[in-house]
Amino acid sequence: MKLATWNVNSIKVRLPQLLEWLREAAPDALCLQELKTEEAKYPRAELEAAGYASAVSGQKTYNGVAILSRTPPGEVVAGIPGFADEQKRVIAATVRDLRVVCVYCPNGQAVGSEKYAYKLRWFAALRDYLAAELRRHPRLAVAGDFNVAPEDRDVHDPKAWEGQVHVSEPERAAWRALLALGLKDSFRLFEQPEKIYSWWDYRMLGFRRNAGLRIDHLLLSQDLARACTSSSVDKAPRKLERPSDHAPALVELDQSMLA
DNA sequence: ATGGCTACGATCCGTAGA
Repeated sequence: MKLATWNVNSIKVRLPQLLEWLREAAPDALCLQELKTEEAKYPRAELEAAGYASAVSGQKTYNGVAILSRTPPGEVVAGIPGFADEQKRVIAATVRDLRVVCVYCPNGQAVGSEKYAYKLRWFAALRDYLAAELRRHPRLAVAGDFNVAPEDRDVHDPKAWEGQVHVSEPERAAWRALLALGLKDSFRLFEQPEKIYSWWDYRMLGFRRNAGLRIDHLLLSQDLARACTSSSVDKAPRKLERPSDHAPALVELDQSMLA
């Protein structure tokens, strides 16, 4: 089983690339972030024609998340229960026998800003939510754009980024609090090449210079981590004309090890 | 050089992203 996540930065603009990537990569389920559209304008029919059902939580202009699945997603829950938030950043669904939580974590803008405080509050609420989800669902995957580069090796230029938003110690502590629940960063289950990132700035030839951050992640519960056979980033869509600034990340789970 | 791109929704610039 193949599970993936991709911040598409506008599903309207990226739909042709998304359809092409679904054809090529053929994931069983895909978490999307930054749809930047309301549900009424979500391209549900086109994705159904491509073989994918959708659970969607959208809004105009900003945010918006979806879970695509070859099988109809069940028990759909939008948002973090008990955490009032206008911003559509979270959707959860049951895909086959997996619980999948799709997240678009806040950017945080700048350390010390109001948005940064919101980011940390939001992560605390996410941690509590995932703790409860883990108790209900031993087979839990949390996939999305976390807007945190967990370690310096996830940063192209740690010196330049030191203390900045996405790498600051409180943000990394919020990330580690998720791991402390028993979730594993699937990417680090395996030996990986150096300088693998999932986001590159549109400016300054960021992609060409590989000046990136690894901020898109797939977290797996112990049960799923045991069945995980690979975790990677697919840079190919970032090379296309008019790309998203994020690349898809994906894991493969061995069905027989899940049984 | 603290900018530089891209998307959006409103125009013909401001907000936001990371």
